[in-house]
Amino acid sequence: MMTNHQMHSILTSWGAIKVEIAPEGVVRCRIPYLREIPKEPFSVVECGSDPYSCYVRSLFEGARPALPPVGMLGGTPFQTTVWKGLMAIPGGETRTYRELADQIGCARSVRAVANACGRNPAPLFVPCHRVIRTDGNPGGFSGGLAWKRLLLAAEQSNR
DNA sequence: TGCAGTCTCGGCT
DNA sequence: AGCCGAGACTGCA
Repeated sequence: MMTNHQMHSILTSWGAIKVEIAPEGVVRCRIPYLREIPKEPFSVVECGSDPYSCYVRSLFEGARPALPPVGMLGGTPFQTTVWKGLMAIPGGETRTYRELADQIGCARSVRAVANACGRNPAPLFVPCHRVIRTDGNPGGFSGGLAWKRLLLAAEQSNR
């Protein structure tokens, strides 16, 4: 089947972030997995000027850009519910896995909610990095914790 | 630390 | 269709 999807790539000192765009919006975002925090300080090396690339760059700058259009992400009904909940978290704010579970009406499903966060196909756009554990620890991130810490630090810095 | 409670998902039978 | 194990979790002992 023909994919009229468009690929955008944001080059950073930590690796290339790839964004896949369908006609309705972003459907996938790939972030290189980092086992630990790179010695190299993070920086954006090359970034397009389309709305999606700009959004990503802004995130790392600690800004709170409006979410660009998000397309069909697939997933089970439960996952869809969780991902919608994620997209409702404003930039610069965080929620605990529990708060997120409460908010979407699944108070007892905290563990399941966390799993759904981890399966989100478009991290950064579906801001799963804003969800942390109740005890203050960051929890997990599909691309490795280095990214989550970086993003949270950036968003915290500009308050 | 450890562990039970809780719920979803994917793989197997 | 049913069973089972494994989670980006929590709260309590």
